[in-house]
Amino acid sequence: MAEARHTRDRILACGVALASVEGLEGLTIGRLATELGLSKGGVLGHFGTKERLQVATLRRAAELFTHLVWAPAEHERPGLARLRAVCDAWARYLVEERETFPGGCLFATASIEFDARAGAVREEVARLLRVWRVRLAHDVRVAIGEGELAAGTDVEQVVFELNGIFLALNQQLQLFRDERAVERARRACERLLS
Amino acid sequence: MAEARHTRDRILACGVALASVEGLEGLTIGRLATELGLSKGGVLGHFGTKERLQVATLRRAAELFTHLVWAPAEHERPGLARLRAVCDAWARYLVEERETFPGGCLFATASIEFDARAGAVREEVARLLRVWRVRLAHDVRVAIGEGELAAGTDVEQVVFELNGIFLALNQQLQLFRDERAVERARRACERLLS
DNA sequence: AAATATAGCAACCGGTCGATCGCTATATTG
DNA sequence: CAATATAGCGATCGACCGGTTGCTATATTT
Repeated sequence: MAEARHTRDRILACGVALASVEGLEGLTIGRLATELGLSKGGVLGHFGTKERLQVATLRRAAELFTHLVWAPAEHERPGLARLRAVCDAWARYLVEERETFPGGCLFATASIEFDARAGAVREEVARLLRVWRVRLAHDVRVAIGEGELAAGTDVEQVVFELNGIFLALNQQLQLFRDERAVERARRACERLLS
Repeated sequence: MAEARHTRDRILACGVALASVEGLEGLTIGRLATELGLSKGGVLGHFGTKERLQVATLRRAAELFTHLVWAPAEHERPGLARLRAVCDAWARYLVEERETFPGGCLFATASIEFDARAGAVREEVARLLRVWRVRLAHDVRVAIGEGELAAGTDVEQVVFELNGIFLALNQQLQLFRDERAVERARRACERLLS
């Protein structure tokens, strides 16, 4: 018997890449099976239903995102230094992880795809984005406390604008293949975290 | 014989709303037919192929966007005044046109959905967004010329950041049903166009 | 009134979807 | 060694997909 855990990992790695391009609905079991040299039953057996496969794919993507964006900044001094490190890593993740996420940020894709539907996938997307926002908000708050950001700064406003910058960067990279946008995102962050 | 033009209009109105929720791929001919009390043949006959239906849907959405966002600002004085009017109308379009676009901005949806695919739909999305960017850039340029924006202002940078603000607003409205984001978007624009 | 053009219908095509089922082959446990 | 558990296969299901084809009924033109 092959190691089930290993197969599951292969499915999810392929699933993340596929969903990044085709969306989480376009992520079909048959295509996943073909791509991995498995049968459809062999793929679905690990998850039970497509919805559970979609949620598992999202969680795997979140692990990757955390590892690529949060982890490198985690050991920075909390506050502005860490925020800057996160923004750097965030941009690097969007521009360099073309192999893992060939269709761009999976959370941007999934958010748009499920924002008007009910169900477990939508809830998971919202949950993951909320977790990310809380982390950002925390460091913004620390930065204010340390006097690195102006005392009157609206925490949620900064998080909102940061999110916009990277949504725009993702679009500019994916739809227009415009690498200059990386510099624009960097400057926008600088202006925001001045 | 019913008026063909009128039927086509009904199909596109329904198509814009459906695609806003389900995406342009999730916009299926069968569902469109059911929703309108037509047969599948009766729907497809007006467009020939699904791809042409998708492009037609995008163009109709662009007409609506132009009418809702650009037209109200068109007669403002070019430059900063018009930019502010556009931003106001843009936010209003995202927050108020829930009937026309129940799943949020169709261009945000379509951009994400087709940014990693080849074909006519992708090209049309990119073209429409480019037209919109040119219009914005024009008024930014005028505003700089009039001294309403700082002389050293990077035109493309402003357009990039504006786009990010409204992508973020769309996400906040659709995924989190957070109406407070309208005020955040307004403040972000203000900060950008100070 | 006769001939022509067309909007729309109903039925159907091959293909793919998610999902289910019985089965085999292997690994683990007793 | 025998019994059990399970990873994965392959066939199959009903539903739906985009698209095609004859046809009807109506409106227009001659």
